[in-house]
Parts: sequence; C-alpha cells; structure tokens
Amino acid sequence: MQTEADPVLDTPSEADPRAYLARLNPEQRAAVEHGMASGETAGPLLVIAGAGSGKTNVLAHRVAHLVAEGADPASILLLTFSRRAAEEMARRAERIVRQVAVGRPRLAGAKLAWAGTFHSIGARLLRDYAPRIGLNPAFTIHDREDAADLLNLVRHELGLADTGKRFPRKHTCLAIYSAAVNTLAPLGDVLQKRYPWCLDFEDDLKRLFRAYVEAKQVQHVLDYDDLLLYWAQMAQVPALAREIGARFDHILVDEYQDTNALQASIVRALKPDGQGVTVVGDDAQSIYAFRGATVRNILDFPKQFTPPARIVTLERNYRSTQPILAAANGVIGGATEGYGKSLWSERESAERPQLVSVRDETDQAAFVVAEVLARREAGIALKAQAVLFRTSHHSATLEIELTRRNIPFVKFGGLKFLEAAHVKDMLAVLRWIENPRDRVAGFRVLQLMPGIGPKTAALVLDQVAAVQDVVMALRESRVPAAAALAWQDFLGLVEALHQRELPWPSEFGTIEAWYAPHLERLYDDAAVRQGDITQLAQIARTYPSRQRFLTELTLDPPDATSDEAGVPLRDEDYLILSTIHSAKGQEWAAVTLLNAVDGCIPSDMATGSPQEIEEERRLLYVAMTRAKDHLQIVVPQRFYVTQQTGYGDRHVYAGRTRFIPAGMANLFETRVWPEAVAAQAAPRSAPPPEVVEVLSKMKAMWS
DNA sequence: GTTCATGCAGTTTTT
DNA sequence: CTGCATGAAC
Repeated sequence: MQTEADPVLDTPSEADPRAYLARLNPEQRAAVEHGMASGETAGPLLVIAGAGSGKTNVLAHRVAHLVAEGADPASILLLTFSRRAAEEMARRAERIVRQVAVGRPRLAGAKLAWAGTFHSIGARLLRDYAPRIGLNPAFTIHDREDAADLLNLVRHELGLADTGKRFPRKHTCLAIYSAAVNTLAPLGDVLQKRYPWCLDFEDDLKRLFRAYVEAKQVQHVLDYDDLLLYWAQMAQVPALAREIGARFDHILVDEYQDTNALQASIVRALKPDGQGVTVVGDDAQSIYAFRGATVRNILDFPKQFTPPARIVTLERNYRSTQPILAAANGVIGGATEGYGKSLWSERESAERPQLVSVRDETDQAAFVVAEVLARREAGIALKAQAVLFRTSHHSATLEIELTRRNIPFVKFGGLKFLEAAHVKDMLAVLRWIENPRDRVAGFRVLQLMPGIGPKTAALVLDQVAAVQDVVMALRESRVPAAAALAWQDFLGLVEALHQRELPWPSEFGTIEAWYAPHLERLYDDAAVRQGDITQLAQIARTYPSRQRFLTELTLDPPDATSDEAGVPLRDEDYLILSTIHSAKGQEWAAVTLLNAVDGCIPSDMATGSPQEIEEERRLLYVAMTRAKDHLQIVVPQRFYVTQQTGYGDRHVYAGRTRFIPAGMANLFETRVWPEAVAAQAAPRSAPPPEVVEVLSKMKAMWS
C-alpha cells in the first residue's frame, strides 16, 4: 500500500531542532506555523489542500510543531477519516517530534493519545462520560447490519411488516434514519429530497424510528450514528461542552470536506470561538454526500467566525506529472462552485494520460492484465499499481481474469470480512456475553442451536431482559425437547464466560470450540469458513480486552478482501483493486480506471440531481489524481446484459463519460485496444473464445 | 414451533 | 445472484 510521500523519512536528522520547517514550501509553512508567533493566539484555520499537495505532511508537521512549542500531546484532538489515516498521521508527527527531542525529555516519548475517527473518539468519550448522561458504559456498538436487523425486529413488533403495502426494506429504513440524523434535517425533508418513493410511509417511519431509539436504549446499544449523535447532544449541555472542550487545546480535522452537519456541530460546540481549531480538506474531493457529508461545511467554515478563519491554499502538487494534472484540472474545471484553485507540478513528462477504447468488459480485463504485466516487466511493482472503479462489482470480470492468470491482488471496498455469516455468529456470541441485553446478538446466537427458531429465541430473550442474573435466567428458560442437548452445552459455555474463568483472549478459543459443531452443521463449506474464524482469532489476540476488540473491530473493520486464500503476506507483491471511495488519500505510480462510461461514472444511480452529478465528477477527479506517473482510463464500448443464458449477445452501447467531452480529447492520448482487431471491425455475437495454452503444456509434460 | 421449498423483488459509494 | 416473505411438511 502506498501513501502520500513522506519527506521526513528521507531526511537525516539535522542539528537545527527546527530544521523540519525548512523542508516545507512557503504555504505549507504558513499553515504549520499559523497562530504560533509569540503573543499570537491560534484562531481558526482552514487549509485548502489540493490533491497530492502534501496535506498529510502539513497536518503532521503542525501537530509536531505544536508539541515542540509546548503543547501537551494529550490535549491535541486529531480527527481523521479512517483509522489508517490517524495512525499514519500520529506516526509521522511522533517521528518529527523525536527529531526535535534531543535534550528535551518531555518530548521524547510524546504520544498522540487522541487521534482517530469521529466515531472511535466518540466511542471513547462516551464510555468516559456515560454515567453523566445516563448511559451504560458497557454499551455495545451495532454495525450497519446489526442496526438494520434491530430495525427489522422492531418493525415486526410494530406490525409494520404486514400492512399489505410494500414497506421499505430494512436497509432503506436505516439509510433514511441515518440521513435524517446526520444532516440534522426533519424526516419529511429527507424523504422529499432523497426517498420520494417512501413519502407515503412518513408516519409509520416516525413510529418505527421512535421505537428503534427506545429499543437501543433499553438494550444498551449504540449504532454508528449514535456515536456522533450522543456526542453532539453531550456537547449541547454547556457544562459538559466546557469540560470536554477544555480537555483539548487544539482540534485538528482532516478531510473536512467529507464531514457532515452533525460532525461540524460537534467541533463548533467544543470550540465556539474557533480558537485552536484547524480544518484541512479539499472541496474538489468531496465524495461522501450520500453519507450526509456536505461540502457546505468547508465552504462556509471561514465565515462562521468573527473575524473569519484564515485560509491557506496549497496548490503545488508533489505527486503527479503535469499532463496528468492538466487532465484532472480539465475534469474539475467544469464544476460550478468551489474554492478556485489549479494544481501545478514541476514534474514534467511527455506522457499524456491515455483514453483507451476496448470492445467490452472481457477485453477491458485482458487489456488491464496485459498492461499491468508489461509495467511490472518495466520495473513497476504490482503494489505500485492500482485499478480503480466506481462500484465494487465493476471489477468482477477482472478478478476472474487475474485469478485465472495467477496474478495476486487485494481488493479494497465492497464485501466485508465481517459480513460473512459465520464471522457474525462468533462476534454475536462475544457481544451477547459483553452485553446480555443486546437483542440482535442474542437472537442470532440462540438460533444457531438446532430446534431453536425465532419464537423460542424471543421468549428466552424476554426472560433474560427482565432480570439481573443472566445465567440464572437462562438456566430457568424452557426450550423445546429437540434443543435440549445443545442447550446444556450452551449453558456450560455461558456459565464459564460469565464467571470470567478465562481471560481474554483465551475465551475466544472456548467459544470457537463450542461453535465448531454448529458451523459444521449449518454450512456446506465449513472448512473454508473455519479458516476465517482462525483468522478472526488471530486478530482477537492483538487486542487487550473483549470490549476493545469488539469496539475497534466494529468501527474499523479489516477492509481488504482477496480470494479465499486470504490476504497475501506482507512481503508478497500484489495488485491493488479498489473502489474510488476506498482509494482516497492514497497514490500509486500507475492507475487504471475501469468503465469510464456514462452509467458507471456518473453511476446511473446518481443522476437524479445536479448535485449528485457534480459529486460523480469529483469522484472521477479523485480517481485521476491518485496517479503519479501513468494514468489510463478505459472505455468499454458495450456491456453484455447480465442474466442471460449461455452465449446470448444482448448488450447495450455506452458512451464515454460526460466528464471527458470531445473538447477535452487533446489532454489525452487516445488508443484503441487491441489494435489489430480494430482494423477488421468485424462485429461478433459472442465474447471471444478463450485461448487455451496447449503448446506450452505439451512442452511442460517433458520438462 | 421449526425447517425447508418456492417465488418475487431489488441492485452504489462507507464510518 | 441474494434476501425476504410465505406456506407446507415435519
């Protein structure tokens, strides 16, 4: 995995303790030193950091500089978009501080205690302050699937499932709920704007959400949105806001363009005058509106304060060649609103980005494989190459081809390890032990046993919910005769776990042993799944406690999947496949973008409003600006319609993405692949027959 | 009450 | 292709 360039690593430690500042360009240095001249106070600061402009580096330097100049590292709150970004930032800042620390023991062991995502910091603060706001500090956290399951349970209890009309599905309900919470908008507005087909259900949805909130509270469960919402509510209480605000002298927020109204309100509540607040972002890279993020946060940030926040703009790009930037600037140039800026680079190159026409997705996959291998021959490791796409399934054909050709790859985005049923089973057991009121977890665990279905499970859970002593309640529960044997086994497990006979992580093994026969019975491919559980056990061992394991795994799940072989070893070379969203903040020597056609980018799911289309434009911009030296944009001419039998040839023709109109063609080198076939231009009715490697096999027989 | 077979509908991006 | 609801058989 490549991340943004890290000049710190390349520079030997110097004699001058502030030599690190000399490595920065004037704008970067202004951002790093803002508000730190003697007698000055650090007012609010907005850093508009174009793609590849050394944003991570500037933030890390600013944190380091703060510490070097006397700030307490424990009083610095660093909010990032992913935990990976937080770790990277902390690592760099601590490294710079160590360089300065010679003869200053206070600095030597400086650790950034409060660096993380909004959600993980929220979880930590809420555990701290839980007693003060009537929350149980042992709350468990529901991921999206769990939250949807709970909504579903509540929906059935309210009888909304059988109204005759088709009620929105559980994931849709959750999406609506989440949108309302994160944008701080009334339900009616959300429905009107984003879910007009659900308008008829407004009253039912309100009822559902009220019951959902109540259920979460009774069960001591928080969902993702609650981590922000409760934090924000806490910050609305003046005394608590002062107390929490005072813990942090400095608040720095990365990727500010992708924060939502709720997150902005938290920062504002903690630091109403903006003192000590630094936000960094790039409005041109705002790609999370679907999650409630609003580019208004960054556009309106300066004028929230009097006097307004200072703005520093970083336009010098250290990543890409000038021709790549020219093309990216061209794409974003069509945007309607934003902080005007134009990236420039001193990295000259004669190579323009390529626009490659291929016949269909099969040819696209073949093209990518050929080019990737050619570049590897030329000395560019697979890890330094990435294939990006708008939606997870766009890479399906390519994945098959890569597997067939034995080319290792890791895919980011899309299906998650934690969504596999057997992994969820194991986690549900742990969560239910941690929090016996967690009904979704209990419901799942109980139904693992043969003879126990929804009715019995619900009855048992009712009994457990009513009392303090869970083990006792379970022992007294009656289960059908068919389940008797499994039930005794289960009681043994629960008793052992509740008495904390086994310290973490050895209790994981106990649960694994209990689960093994159920796994065997429930799934045909138990062996493969057992492998995942072993992997989960490995992960479990790296956490100090069950609670930390559950919390951090939920908030920061492993995000890469490859094929069944599991994630390749660290020292192996592998190609990167990633959704554009998951590629944020990263860079590669060579980037190939798939399916650059209307319908894919912009996704035909997202052409409803001009704002949505603009977000798709920025998505293309983000993809293009990940490339350092080589950029290829592939345009398949037609797509075969899926779900037809055999060699059916129903297909649709697609046009090149509207964000690269004909007028921009001079910014690219246009190519057709494969070249020879283009000359014949013979239309075909079926995908090309696969060429079987017979010749080499013949030879191999005798070697 | 549980489990299994059948049919129908939906289908992006993620903390 | 998958998830979800429904109804029949255990």
